[in-house]
Amino acid sequence: MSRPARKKAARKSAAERSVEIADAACAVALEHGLYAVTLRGVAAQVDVAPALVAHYEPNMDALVANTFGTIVARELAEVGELVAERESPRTRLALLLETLLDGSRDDVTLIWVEAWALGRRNEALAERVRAEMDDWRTFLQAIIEAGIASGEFETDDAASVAWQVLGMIDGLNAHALVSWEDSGDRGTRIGHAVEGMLGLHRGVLAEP
Amino acid sequence: MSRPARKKAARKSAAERSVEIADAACAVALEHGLYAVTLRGVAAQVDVAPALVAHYEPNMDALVANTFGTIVARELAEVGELVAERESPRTRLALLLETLLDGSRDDVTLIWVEAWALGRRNEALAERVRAEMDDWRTFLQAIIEAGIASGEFETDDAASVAWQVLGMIDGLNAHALVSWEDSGDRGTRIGHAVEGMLGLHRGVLAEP
DNA sequence: TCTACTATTGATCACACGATCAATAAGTTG
DNA sequence: CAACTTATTGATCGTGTGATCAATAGTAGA
Repeated sequence: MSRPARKKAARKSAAERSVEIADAACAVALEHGLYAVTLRGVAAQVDVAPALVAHYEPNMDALVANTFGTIVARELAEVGELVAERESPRTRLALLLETLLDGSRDDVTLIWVEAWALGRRNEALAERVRAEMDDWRTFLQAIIEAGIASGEFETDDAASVAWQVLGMIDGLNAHALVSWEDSGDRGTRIGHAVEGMLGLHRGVLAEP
Repeated sequence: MSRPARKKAARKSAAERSVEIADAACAVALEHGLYAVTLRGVAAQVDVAPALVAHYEPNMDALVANTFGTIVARELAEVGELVAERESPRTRLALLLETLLDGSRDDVTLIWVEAWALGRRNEALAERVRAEMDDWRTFLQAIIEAGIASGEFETDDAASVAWQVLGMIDGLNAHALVSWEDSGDRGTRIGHAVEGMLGLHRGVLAEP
């Protein structure tokens, strides 16, 4: 599978190699987690000398932080695009919960969990984590406020509700990361929880 | 603060030293996280040679797993004792949410988050994590089932609700671990979420 | 074609990790 | 007091980490 003996790396432009390394870091992170994003790990992914990775990155903390940010921002963009197709805030929220809790993004969940832990040693990462969490909160808050404006939702603090819904999602996904056995039915009852926070009648969120 | 030069360690019985090392591992974990539970880290805490820690533990994976288990089981015992004072399942549940979300146990939250991440490399830890999560679920499930029996709660799957409530709690706490700014109001609206899952009227959970 | 530039590398350093082992010294027992 | 047991240690090994630097080789421009 792997090539234990690497002969030579094709010479590429700095810009090209730079994005190649960033992409490789993302690939390594999604495959083996943020902890595997090391000088040697990324270098092996690109099939290049470890020193080259160090040459293109100021330090590994920065690469890890940027890798986290890239992966998470991409996820937000994807989910945002997906959800935008729905008409009402209610159906958008329902689709958001469904797609984030169906287990199809467990690799990104691992990234989140590791980032929370790693953020205590990597200040650049911690800052990035806070920024991305805020982007997610803003995104969800907009949906909720639209629902308030249309009279579908009822709450006096959309920001706080958005914050808590995201916490619930991440917590459920993190749990599923470890004990995969009960992971099948996550997302079924969270609808009721969100309905409770938004003053909706029971089961409304699941209706088409 | 620290003693850079250690002269000699008082000779103690094997049993005594063994618990001393286990306690030190817990102290290190609560102070600096599970990642700081290393041969040298624990040895420094006990003020003893690193080799002695290795002498008393089969390997570090086991010590980390046991340290996690000890801390989390102790937390469950404490919370269980606290909550048992309340009369009804509803007030027990309300107190449970309050005490787990008031930020007084952030050190344990860090342990949980790190355990989820570390569990992918440490199989003994992963097993312990699943066991402790199951203990928590069983504990909360008993409260919910008592509420169903008394007619206060309404749900057709207490185990699943217990699972999801714990997920919500852990997720909110994990978020607070990173962006402490908004951590003040966590726990205020989660009541509404739980009310939604248990068929309660809005605000009932917060009533005395 | 010759030269200047620069992408790439091998070698190496300092550090922290887990782990092992022979040697030592503090108790304990006879 | 001697012999034995064992808690404790220093030294050491192998591995993995981030980081630096002089040397090399491929490329583009004069």
